[in-house]
Amino acid sequence: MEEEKRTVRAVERALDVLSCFTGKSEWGLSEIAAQIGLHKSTVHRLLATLEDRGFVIRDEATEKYRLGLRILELSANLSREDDPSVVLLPDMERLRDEIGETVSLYVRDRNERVRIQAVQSSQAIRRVATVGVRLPLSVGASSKVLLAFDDPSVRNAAMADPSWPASVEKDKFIRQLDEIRERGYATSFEEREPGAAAVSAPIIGRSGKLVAALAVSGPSNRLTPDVMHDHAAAIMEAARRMGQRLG
Amino acid sequence: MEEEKRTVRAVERALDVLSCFTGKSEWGLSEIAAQIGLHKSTVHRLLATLEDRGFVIRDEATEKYRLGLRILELSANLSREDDPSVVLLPDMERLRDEIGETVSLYVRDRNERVRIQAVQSSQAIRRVATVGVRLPLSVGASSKVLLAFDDPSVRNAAMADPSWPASVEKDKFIRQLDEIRERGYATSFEEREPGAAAVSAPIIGRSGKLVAALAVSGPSNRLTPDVMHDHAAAIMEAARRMGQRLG
DNA sequence: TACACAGTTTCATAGAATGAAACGAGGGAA
DNA sequence: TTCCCTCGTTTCATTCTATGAAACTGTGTA
Repeated sequence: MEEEKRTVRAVERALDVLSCFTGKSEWGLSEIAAQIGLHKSTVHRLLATLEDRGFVIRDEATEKYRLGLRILELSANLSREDDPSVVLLPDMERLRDEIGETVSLYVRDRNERVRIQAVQSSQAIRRVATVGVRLPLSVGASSKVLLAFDDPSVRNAAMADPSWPASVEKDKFIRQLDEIRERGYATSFEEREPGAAAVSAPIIGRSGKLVAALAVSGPSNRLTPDVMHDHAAAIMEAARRMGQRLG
Repeated sequence: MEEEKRTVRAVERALDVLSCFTGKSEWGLSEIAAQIGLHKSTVHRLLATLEDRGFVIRDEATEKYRLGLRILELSANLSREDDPSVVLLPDMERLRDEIGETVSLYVRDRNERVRIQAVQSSQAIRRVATVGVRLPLSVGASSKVLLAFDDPSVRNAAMADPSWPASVEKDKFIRQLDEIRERGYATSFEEREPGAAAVSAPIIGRSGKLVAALAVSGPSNRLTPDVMHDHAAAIMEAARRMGQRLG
């Protein structure tokens, strides 16, 4: 209980204001105040500061706030030359062309996963994958890969998180992860999203540590369980090669 | 002098810390403190807050700080469906294929310009253009377009900015902008960067207001003044069509 | 062993961030 | 028109919070 905070409250609040802009791109001042539970005048000052530094701007037409271009500038400096999302892009495109479905790359960020790269299927009916989205670690093929092939402490922390859904029974889930680690890949069928399915395999770097999860996803009527198992070998092999490519 | 500040100091400082990560992606704590002119312990607290919210992370190997994936998440929500950088991408690719050089899209952000979209030339020797970079409004073809075709108050503000270089004489520059407005396009030859040249034309929306500058750039031995003038008509026409496409 | 340097923690104090309240400015509705 | 209702802005007294000096830890190096 005595969790000594070494953080700055005003900054925390400002970052919470910024984080509002994930999911909804246009916010009014009072709307944000209600969302975070702060007083209007506080939010007003925070937004003024964020605007001054170019992190948010006001849409001239609607008078509402949206993200500023400083975010774009920062995101340009997010990845280095040796970043998986850059290095592995050609391999992902090759796999997409081979299988014909959308290919994504996920990494774990605390108790969530983030899609750091995606190449879209060119098929008419396809899964559209946005780079940058955050998804829970409790469901989905690549979630299970990210938990199965990392240190056990990682999955323990994830399952201890308050966001962990009670519907996912922990002991059963752990057994599932054990199977996946043996088999070398994970699948999901209409698990997180109705009508969608995915196969995922671990990308393990030269040091032997898990780096990311490679996932192939598509509509569940094309990616039936049988089809997914047919693709599994190719996906695992691609993931293995990608791991070797990393420093 | 009595400029009443309506901003929050702690937040300003935190955002300045974040802004350090444009240009250099790895920083140590003391390094940042020296850069911004703050005490170590202050920066320590700010970084702890930024890290807590996922805006920065510590590189496990180097123990230094780098940007966190929350920035990626925010940048995913930066653009809407009607965003020029999304809507105009196909047109930009078409122009790139027609001319064979890198095509960029710039917008003005206060007294700077930002490259919000780019499609690369496939030629071996080419200009590589990073999306998100900030450049001065005082030099370069698209700078001149952004100032020539916007409200005169914009160019006045830009020239009054302390960052405006003394080497660019103001009255001469204004005359140059007048010529560009008549001609309909601007060029630059080894102006900002040695060995590089560019042609730029304004993208004007249906409302008649300047939205962005379209630029074609490449090595100055390929994009000679003559070649650039030959391309000008096609670029202006492409920009005109792109303007019509916007809401 | 001593030194230098990066990061962490503590703590008294100043002053900065806060939020209640009042204010101004549209925008509908009647 | 007039009357709300809501949104954003500004003010200001109060207190709690951010601050920075200093001490401390740890790691690498001369």
